[in-house]
Amino acid sequence: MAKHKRVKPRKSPVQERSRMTVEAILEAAELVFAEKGFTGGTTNHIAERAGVSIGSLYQYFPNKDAIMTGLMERHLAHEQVHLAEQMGKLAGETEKPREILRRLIHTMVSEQMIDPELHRVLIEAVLGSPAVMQRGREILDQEVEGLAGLIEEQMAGIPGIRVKDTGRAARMATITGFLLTHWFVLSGAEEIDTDEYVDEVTDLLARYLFK
Amino acid sequence: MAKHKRVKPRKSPVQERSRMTVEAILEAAELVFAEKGFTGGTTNHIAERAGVSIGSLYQYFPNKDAIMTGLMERHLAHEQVHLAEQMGKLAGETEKPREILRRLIHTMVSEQMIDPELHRVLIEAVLGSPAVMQRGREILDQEVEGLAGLIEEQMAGIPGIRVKDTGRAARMATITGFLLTHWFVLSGAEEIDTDEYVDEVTDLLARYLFK
Amino acid sequence: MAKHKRVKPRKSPVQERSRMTVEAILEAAELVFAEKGFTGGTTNHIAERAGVSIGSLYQYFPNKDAIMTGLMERHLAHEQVHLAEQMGKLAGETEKPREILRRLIHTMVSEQMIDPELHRVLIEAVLGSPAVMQRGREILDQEVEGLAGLIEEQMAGIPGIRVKDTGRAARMATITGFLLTHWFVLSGAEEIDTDEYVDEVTDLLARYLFK
Amino acid sequence: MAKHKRVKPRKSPVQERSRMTVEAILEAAELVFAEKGFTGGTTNHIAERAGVSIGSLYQYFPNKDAIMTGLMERHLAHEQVHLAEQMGKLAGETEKPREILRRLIHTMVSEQMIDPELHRVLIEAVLGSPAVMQRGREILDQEVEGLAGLIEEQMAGIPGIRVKDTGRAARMATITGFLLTHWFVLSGAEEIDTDEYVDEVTDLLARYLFK
DNA sequence: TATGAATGAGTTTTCATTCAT
DNA sequence: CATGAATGAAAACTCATTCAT
Repeated sequence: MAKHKRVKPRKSPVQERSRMTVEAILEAAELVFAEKGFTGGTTNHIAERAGVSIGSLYQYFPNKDAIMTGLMERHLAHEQVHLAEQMGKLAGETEKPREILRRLIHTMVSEQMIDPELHRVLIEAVLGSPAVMQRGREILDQEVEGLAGLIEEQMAGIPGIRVKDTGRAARMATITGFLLTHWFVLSGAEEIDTDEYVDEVTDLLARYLFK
Repeated sequence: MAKHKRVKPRKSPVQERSRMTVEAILEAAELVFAEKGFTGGTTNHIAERAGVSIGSLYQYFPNKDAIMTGLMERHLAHEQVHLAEQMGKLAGETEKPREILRRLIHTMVSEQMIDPELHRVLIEAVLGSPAVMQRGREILDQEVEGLAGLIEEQMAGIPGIRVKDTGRAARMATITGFLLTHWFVLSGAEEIDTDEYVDEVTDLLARYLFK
Repeated sequence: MAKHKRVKPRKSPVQERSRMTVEAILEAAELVFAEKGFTGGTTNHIAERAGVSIGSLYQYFPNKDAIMTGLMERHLAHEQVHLAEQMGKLAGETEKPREILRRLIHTMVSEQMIDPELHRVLIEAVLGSPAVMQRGREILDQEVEGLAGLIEEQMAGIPGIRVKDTGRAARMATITGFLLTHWFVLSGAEEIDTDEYVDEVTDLLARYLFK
Repeated sequence: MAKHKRVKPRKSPVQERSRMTVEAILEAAELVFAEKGFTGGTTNHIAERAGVSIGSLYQYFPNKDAIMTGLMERHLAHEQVHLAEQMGKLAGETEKPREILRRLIHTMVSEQMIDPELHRVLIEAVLGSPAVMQRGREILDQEVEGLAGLIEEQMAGIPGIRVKDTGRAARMATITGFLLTHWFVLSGAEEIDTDEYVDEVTDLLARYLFK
């Protein structure tokens, strides 16, 4: 009782443990969904894989959809950190817009290729459940907005650019890049060469965006 | 040789009566899937909607996946008829390639908008079942090949065209158009104006393909 | 119209065809049941294998059980022919009873080994369906009676035989031989040598029957 | 490595509550199978009879076959206790081997007559399902080994015994006793007198085993 | 808060059998 | 008689979710 009151409230052990449980569940969900698909992956399986009782799982997630959206949320957080980094790097950049665009696309592809299954499953879930679709749209919109911002900035530097509505074009390009990347990755990347693919997409988008 | 489900029809109808049954099942499946999604739609529900016993359904389709692929097959058949018509019309055409491209995109969008739900469900099924994905890829490849052929023909007429590999570019463009159209339609078309959208995509693809 | 009436009524083509159909069905049933078991074998499968429509199958057999009993009936008929032959041979025989017993057992085993699966399935069916069991018992009783008769005859020739009720002992021995043979054959005969087995059973029964 | 069904219990009960559930399911299965046969008895029916939800049943048994093997396992456990008792009693016994043999046979028959239907169904299941047959064989082998041991011991005490391979003979005798007992019990015991039957089997086996 | 036993509506799927043609 | 399309009761089995402990 003689001790000072704590000023910075440390996370109570209880809260800390909770966080770890949630993390474990999401980690397990990622594995299970990637392996069995969204429909095929069961909550019991996820709980087991997470080393957590099924009861605990439902303590943290009200239902299966919520696990999926949790996964998407987490994904978004990662992406946003990533985006911030990119923006930082791009700030002091003197490369040509086309080169920067290429780099962005390359990053997109690389990231997707880390876990193609996750993305497959993500889309499956979004299309299969209205609730997931709802949240998925919001999250995706944020991602697109961020990337489109980056692109628009690049467009700003181009003199005599021919596109009128740069905002719209940037979003259009982002979505196109996003869709083609998913397509490429889900097609089973083995067949085609990644660099070649990135070149082609860069070509497509650069011609559209810059002169 | 993965452990895919069989998706080939179990028995081909020989009598007239049974051809009608198969047709009724597919018709009902389209409705049910559109309404409840692929995962959400049940074979019993489909049978009921088709006014057919569940036993009859399984007489012709070994499982749900097979019904879905049946639907895709049928879709492909329609598309191919459509494509043939388009080719016929284009034969005696004097319009500029860009205009023709625009028309193709417009047609794509119009067709998709007839039944957007079907396409949502189609992708859901493809991503959710390896067996459906397998067959789906084959079918899609055929569609893409057909359309790409049309586009390549248009490219042929352009003097001093700058693209080296016209075949590849045509396929790339087709896929891009395809993906964007799906995206547009599934985004809930209400918000954006169709013509505006078609213009934008035309712009994107024309710059990529011609000059 | 000028021809003589036929005296010996030839089997009409219709009846002849029927007989062939029945035969084909039984043949197919034997294969299907042996492969899939009684429960596992389906009437549709049998019909298909017999090259006959399912409707025709039900023209000749009122239900699945009837097919099985048909099979048993046919089996009995074969056995009875066989038995008659054996009796004929034994008539002018001077071998010792023990040798004759041995030969009988050997024959039993050989016959069972022709199609062990059939017998497995036969017992499965008998135990699984009261109707089949009913008919099965009757048929088996006839077989046992026949064999037991043969054995009793052998006993008759033994002077100073120690068994009082030769009829009962003969039946007991027949059943024992019958059960052990089934056991042996179903155990997967590969492991044990047939001759050795026959010797052992002969030993067992001979000591019981003859002094 | 054939494509047998799994028959091992899915999950072993850890709490007391669940042990009771498993027990209830097995108890119910015994009744249901005895009444309707193995093929005829359904898992839903068993669950209902056990006062347990169908879900609970499948929590502990992956399929019907596993329930059957569970029953066999339990049966074996009982038998082994029984056998141990018998061995204890026999230890300080001065009766003649033949009398002891008679007692063993009598016990066998008595036990089988407690629930003849169970045994009918057991054989039906074994013959109908490869997976059950597999496990059934193992279990039966253990039972036979135990009983044969008892018999061999008795043979050891006989001076000038004429059988060379006592182990084999003991096993042969056990199987014979086992088969005949099943036959007797399943034949519908009403017709024949039990004691008379036991005498006859004793006769048969004693002559084979001892002198 | 954790556990894991229990739930049961709901799926897919089968198959003996009927019956219109 | 033959055909084969159609039936539908019923079986096995799953899995998201609840709740007593």
